[in-house]
Amino acid sequence: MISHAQIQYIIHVYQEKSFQKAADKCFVTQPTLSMQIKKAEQTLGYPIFNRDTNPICLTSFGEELMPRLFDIEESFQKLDIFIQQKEGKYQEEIKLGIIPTVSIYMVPYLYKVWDKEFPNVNLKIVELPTEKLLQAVGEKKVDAGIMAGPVPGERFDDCILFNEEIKIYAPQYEGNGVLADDLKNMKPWLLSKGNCLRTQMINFCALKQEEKSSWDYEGGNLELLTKMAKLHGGFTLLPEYYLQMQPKLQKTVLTAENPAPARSIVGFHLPRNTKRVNIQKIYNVLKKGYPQPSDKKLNILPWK
Amino acid sequence: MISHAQIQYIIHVYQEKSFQKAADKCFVTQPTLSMQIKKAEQTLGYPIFNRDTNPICLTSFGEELMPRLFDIEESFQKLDIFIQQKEGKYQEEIKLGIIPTVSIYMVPYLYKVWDKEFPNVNLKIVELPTEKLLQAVGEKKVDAGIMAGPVPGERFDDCILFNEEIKIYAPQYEGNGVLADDLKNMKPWLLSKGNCLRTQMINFCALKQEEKSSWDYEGGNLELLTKMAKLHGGFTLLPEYYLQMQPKLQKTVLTAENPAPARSIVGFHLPRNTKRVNIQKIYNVLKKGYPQPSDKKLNILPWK
DNA sequence: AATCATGTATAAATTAAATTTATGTAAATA
DNA sequence: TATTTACATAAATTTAATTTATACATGATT
Repeated sequence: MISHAQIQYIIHVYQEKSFQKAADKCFVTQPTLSMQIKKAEQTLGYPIFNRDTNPICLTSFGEELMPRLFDIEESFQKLDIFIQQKEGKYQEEIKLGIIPTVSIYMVPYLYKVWDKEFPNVNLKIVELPTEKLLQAVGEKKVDAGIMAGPVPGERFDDCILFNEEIKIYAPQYEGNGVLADDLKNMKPWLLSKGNCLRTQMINFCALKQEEKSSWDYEGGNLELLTKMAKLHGGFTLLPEYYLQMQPKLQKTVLTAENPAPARSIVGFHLPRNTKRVNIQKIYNVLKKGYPQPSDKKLNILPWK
Repeated sequence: MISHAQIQYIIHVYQEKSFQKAADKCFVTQPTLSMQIKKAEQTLGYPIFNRDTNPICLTSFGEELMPRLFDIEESFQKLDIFIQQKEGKYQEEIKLGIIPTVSIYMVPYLYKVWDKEFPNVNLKIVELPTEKLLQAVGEKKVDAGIMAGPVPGERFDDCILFNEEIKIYAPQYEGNGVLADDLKNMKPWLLSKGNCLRTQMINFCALKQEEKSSWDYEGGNLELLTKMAKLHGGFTLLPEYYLQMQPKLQKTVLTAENPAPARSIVGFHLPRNTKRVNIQKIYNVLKKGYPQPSDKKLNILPWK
């Protein structure tokens, strides 16, 4: 039978998609992984990884194998937690992946309420764009993810946390208009690709204007976009709760109504995640923290 | 973390209640177990076994630990089965413990129908008296047990397979009587202690006679008892289905009616046993093999 | 009480396994 | 073609597991 060490090596290579990076995570050298995984493959009778691709990937046997290895690893982890609990020094650690345009306002909120709500849970937050976040949750690199819905596929348990409007920020705009058809004549500042809010911007703006040729400059974060709009005119789209934490910006916000453009923020995790009790509690805290008006008509934009 | 080998050593010591016997089962020497288990105890931080008792027993920490070790072991076994299935050489092996007074007639029946009903399952049968059988199932030495009900406690899943009458075998008795009050004057041949049918015999006979002093000779199996009754007079009690397979004996059988003394034969296993699908199938085959008249009044005698 | 049998622990020697350092090789990139 | 990147292989080293031999404790036997 293969050893527990070999199982951990395989899991790390699967997660890192690289022998070298996995070796670092395991605190061993790369040849150790090469040899031990080769040995495991011999013991099991089939190759686990396909080394011919770049990055490395699982063979079809490997695909079948992984859940069984995770199963073993999980039972070891449960033993470990049991021992830690005995010693009274167990603190559950939850790794949460959040898309950047949400984390920018959600992290401060979580920080504020965390100790009161979860005195015995350690939180680690990673900022990841949607595609990478989906992958990270699938590969158990993080325990749960928070992104703009809908969550694709069937492999995750998910849960809508709240909907938030996407507001139009146009600092140099002179009108007082609620519904802003003048948008057509203004320059839109877009997030760089990889951000789902960019897609939602494009989806929304496409309704208002066609001259995509003018979208020639892209910012990596909302901060930058607001600055550009402020200095050089034009407009950008900002999520409701990001605006809420920066009252200065609110004066120059236009809103599109009936329906207002919006996105739904969802939490998701692998169905058998052992930390799901606390994960669910986090969802509930967020639901409470971002309550819904519920009567407003929203146009929920897909992220893809 | 403790190693898989250490876990297997601990499980074997738990099951054998002896380092020496466990060492044999593990194909290593006794010092290997002493050292590896000591090491495991150091790693975990608490002693697992109490060596001061005879036989050895678990500490309270050990009691808490075992289910977690079984959990790990089970996940390894699932991987093993997966690999064997890949190779097409997986035959599930079910170890069945049966009490002697049932196995004497049930084993031939199982043998007869096995290949037709379970072409892909290997059956191993062990004959065990009730108390040892309960222990063996609890310690996973066998997958399922078949005994006379009721199954004590709450830790097992159980299922009544059938009820069977306990018939009175009195070869030298001259009457033709159905209800035999003459029993009082006859010598009862009892099974030796440890057999649950012995208890049931005593329970039943106690109603008919009090002179326990005369029960001075005990046989280890039904074969012997019938022989003694045949040669030296007196009577013994025989289970219905044992009689059924020995037609010669049936002529000299008396029956007590309304209610007829009987015992219920039950199957039981640990709730999470991974082979429970096939175990359930075995139960069903036995239910079919020993169908119930269902209209007869029975006096189900407890085994204890 | 001395002896023996049974059962686990310990020590030293041996064997086996995992790991590292150093080097090789193949594919992709410049 | 040279260079980089990434995994494989070989030999040496370190670490871990196992065995043999023996000690120690306990309960039974004479």
